[in-house]
Amino acid sequence: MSLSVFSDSALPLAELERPGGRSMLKGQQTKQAIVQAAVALSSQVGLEGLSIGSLAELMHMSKSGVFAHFGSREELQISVIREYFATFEQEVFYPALQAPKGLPRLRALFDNWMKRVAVEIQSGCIFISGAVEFDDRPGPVREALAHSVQTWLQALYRAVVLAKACGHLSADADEQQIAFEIHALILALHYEARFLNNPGSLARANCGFDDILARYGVPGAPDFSV
Amino acid sequence: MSLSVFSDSALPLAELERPGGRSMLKGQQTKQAIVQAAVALSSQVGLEGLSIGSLAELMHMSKSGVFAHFGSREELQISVIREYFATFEQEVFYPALQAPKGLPRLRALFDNWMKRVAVEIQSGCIFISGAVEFDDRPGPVREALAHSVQTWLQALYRAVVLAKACGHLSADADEQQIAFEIHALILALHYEARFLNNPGSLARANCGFDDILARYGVPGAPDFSV
DNA sequence: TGCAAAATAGCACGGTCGTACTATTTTGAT
DNA sequence: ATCAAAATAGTACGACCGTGCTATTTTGCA
Repeated sequence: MSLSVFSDSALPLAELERPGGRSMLKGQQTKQAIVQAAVALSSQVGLEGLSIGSLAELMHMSKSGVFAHFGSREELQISVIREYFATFEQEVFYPALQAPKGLPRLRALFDNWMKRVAVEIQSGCIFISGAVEFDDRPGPVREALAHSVQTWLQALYRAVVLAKACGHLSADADEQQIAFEIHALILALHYEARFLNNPGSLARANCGFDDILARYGVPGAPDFSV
Repeated sequence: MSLSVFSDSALPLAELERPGGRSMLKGQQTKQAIVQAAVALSSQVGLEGLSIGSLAELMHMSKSGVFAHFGSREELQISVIREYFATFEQEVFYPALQAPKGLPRLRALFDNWMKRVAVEIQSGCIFISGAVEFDDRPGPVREALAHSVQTWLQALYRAVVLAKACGHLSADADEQQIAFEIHALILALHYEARFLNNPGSLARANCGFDDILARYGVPGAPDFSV
């Protein structure tokens, strides 16, 4: 866990339950609840479709009660992005660090990612919908989103580099190309499964990943084919 | 040109300039102009971001003047999808039919697609943004969009099947898998180039395609490596 | 138990949206 | 040139949006 690419968390766990006493004001708790509801809501309707009115209704609060926690819709959207990133971190990245360096960790990273996307086929993915919504809309929201995505893709890239450095991938493997193709598989899975309802997309993404390892993996490497 | 997968066109050319006389009423001409402007506009802001007011302003018309041509916003969106599909057809699909069957045609299909996406990195792609906007919003717009996309992906799939039937791809090649991976490359290119501004994405998509052909292509096939 | 401060609610404003209805202009065949 | 029809403009309505302002309630420490 020495390579801590992930820096920012929407809510440091230490603050949520201070050891031995409650430090979090009630306002912070409900803010946290609002953000979580906002994540769920904007997973379906997108960050642009997220409105304070509908969020307030979902929370059984008044519009201004919700609004006061953020001061602006943009700040709400940024909070959503941070929260989404944090759970992504918890579900996908950190668990994979327990796998041995190299190819096993890379595979764990991909498997965890796939597990998450399999859920997001129903709920939607903010990193994908947000990219489409903000791809030519400059501003702090776009920046927060791009920063989160870049951080994650960097982590993926570093896992590939590490696998090659461990000798689990052939010496002529292009790490950027491999990371690009893994990302591509996830995007196609999301597109074809969520929008087109194509069954078998999940299997094809898995198959594509195995094929990448078969192409670039060296025969003696651990976890060559699970 | 016997395999005519593409059926519907937003505007039959025969109607635009009837041989020997003008048959198109002026209303139809401006409607066509409105739709083209709407395509350009919604490429940037998405089908959901497309509003009749902004479109009217762009056309130097009144809101109701624009509205009257479609009767509803949904009908406008569907017209946009049809028009977008028609130009896609003209730019990507039909020109590729002039290449010889099999691997050359498949490569032409991909190259034309890439050429288009290279432009869409600036302007945006309705098939991608629309998929995100309507992936859990049932209705006629979603249906029109999904139908267009499916038609195009079917055409791509058939090109792969044809290439294999011609003996240009190895007998154990999975056509669905190949089509899936090609689609994946395009999606990743669009994501990383348009949203993340990653240079080199275009080269990586091309590289990925060449790699697919290198994996599944048989050595003696024509156009094995351009 | 009080009391300041924090949290939430209520209300209003200006803006944009889609769309219905009516009036006006423009078209194109006779 | 005439005249019905087509095309476009004008106006208005209700709904929802973000957000500023001012009450009101709730919290949590003294």
